Amino acid sequence: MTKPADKPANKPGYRPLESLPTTTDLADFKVGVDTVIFSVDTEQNRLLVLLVMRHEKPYSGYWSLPGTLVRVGESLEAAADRALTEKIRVNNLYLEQLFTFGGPDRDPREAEDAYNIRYLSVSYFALVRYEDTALIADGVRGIAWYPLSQVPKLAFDHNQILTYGCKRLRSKLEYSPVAFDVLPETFTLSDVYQLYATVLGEDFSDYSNFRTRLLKLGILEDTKVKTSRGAGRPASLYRFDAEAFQPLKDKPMVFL
Amino acid sequence: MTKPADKPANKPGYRPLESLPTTTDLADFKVGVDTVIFSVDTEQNRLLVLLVMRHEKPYSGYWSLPGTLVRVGESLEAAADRALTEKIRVNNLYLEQLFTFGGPDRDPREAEDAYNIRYLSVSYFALVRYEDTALIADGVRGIAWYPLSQVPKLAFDHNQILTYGCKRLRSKLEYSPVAFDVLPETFTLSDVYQLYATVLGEDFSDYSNFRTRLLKLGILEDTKVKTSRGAGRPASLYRFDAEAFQPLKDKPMVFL
DNA sequence: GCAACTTATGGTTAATATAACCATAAGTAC
DNA sequence: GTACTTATGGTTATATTAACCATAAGTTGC
Repeated sequence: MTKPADKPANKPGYRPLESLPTTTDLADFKVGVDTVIFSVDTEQNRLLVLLVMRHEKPYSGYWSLPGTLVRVGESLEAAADRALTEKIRVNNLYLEQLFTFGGPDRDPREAEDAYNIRYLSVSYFALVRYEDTALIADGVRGIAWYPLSQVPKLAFDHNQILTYGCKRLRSKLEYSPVAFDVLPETFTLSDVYQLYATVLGEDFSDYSNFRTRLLKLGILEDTKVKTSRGAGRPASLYRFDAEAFQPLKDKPMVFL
Repeated sequence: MTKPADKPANKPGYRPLESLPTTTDLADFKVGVDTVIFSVDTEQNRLLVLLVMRHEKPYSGYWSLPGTLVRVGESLEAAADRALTEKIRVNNLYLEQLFTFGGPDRDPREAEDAYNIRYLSVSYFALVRYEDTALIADGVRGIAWYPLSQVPKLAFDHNQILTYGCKRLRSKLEYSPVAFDVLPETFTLSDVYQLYATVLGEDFSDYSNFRTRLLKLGILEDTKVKTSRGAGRPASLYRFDAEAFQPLKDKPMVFL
């Protein structure tokens, strides 16, 4: 796997074991950040993931999670943010660390590299408002919102990372009010229910019971504005009341 | 901070910006794993963390979380396991990833290093049975179980990592049966209650109600053996029934 | 305009779970 | 034996949950 010919030989990293000084059998890493960005299209009622098309090796021609390699002096969060803002313009953003994948052989570049540099990926989990978000088309690379059900085979181990992201989305939805980070500024109670139903499965709760539980929490403000989307009785538009939520911050809340 | 004199100069990493090729402004990393290992002493009813004394720079003379740097060809989990089994001999082990700390300036070695190598730490969360565990005394380094309340100022950002570990311990205890990974093979219902009370706070639940809830789950097997520790009526010893728990695995369980 | 349909809203009710107790059993300490 | 200590097994009022149902207020088709 190693081809030490055309590159300087006095680098740290892998060498034949007999010549290994004790300190240099430590692995050398490049660190990448990859972000699972979720959003929801309330019009069409679809859960979306942001993917970017790769045009460079390895995995050229594959879709992948937006990511980048960490630069000198840059924090992990800053790198995640940079990779994100290169691709979308976003107002509201929820971002938290997901998982770190760092095993050997997770990146084909490791095998091709003469010095056995390893690639570790710190993955992040992000939620954005579909309506507040604009994709940055740079003409070169494809960027697209994919419905979660239609995501293809991705580059690297990104399908695995996405699976972790989905798990996290579910538990976050059950135990915290992140729903209001993905939903538009004002929304109907049905919108909230539809989001929960699509993520948690159809049979998670009766709509009527969900409504009463949600309203009893006292964290939604009724704007009194009525909306009428297609058929049916017009619904009230609600707004998330962050101040009313403050005292509930540490208490366990379950929407199931 | 950089002292490039006595080391080879053709390494990747930081160089003056003007001479930076675009690809080499990527940061170079060493990756460490640090593990927060919890245990509980049911005799004295104390929650314990395993700490090791450092005898090398940096932070020589400070207590720290057991950890090591990842070697060539080694997975993160394998490194965590190696660091652990060097210090304790353990039968039962619960291990999961905690958080990744990777910002610049988190390790003093970064500033002293001529090539600006950064140190990233993937932290792990572990639970072991105090009774099944033997500390490996190698004569050189100190290893000790510290009661959580008496943990001193640790090396690096390990106090911060420990804080993350405590949070994780609390949520794990509330939502999963990890308690039975720290408790001895057989235990009384009081033992379980004491563990929950010390981790979650005194006022988390009435003992009697806790008992009934716990028994109703049907995941504990009564060994019928009675124990008598000091005064009071002898208590039944119970055993965790892993098979009975299987069907409940994905269901939310709350002990609050 | 009117019947049929669709979605929103605001209930009811039985079953279940929770919180705050209390009574008694079965050992040890003196 | 009496006092104390811990374990065990209740009871009861209250709150929560799940499964419905009735009506309101719009749109659609004719």
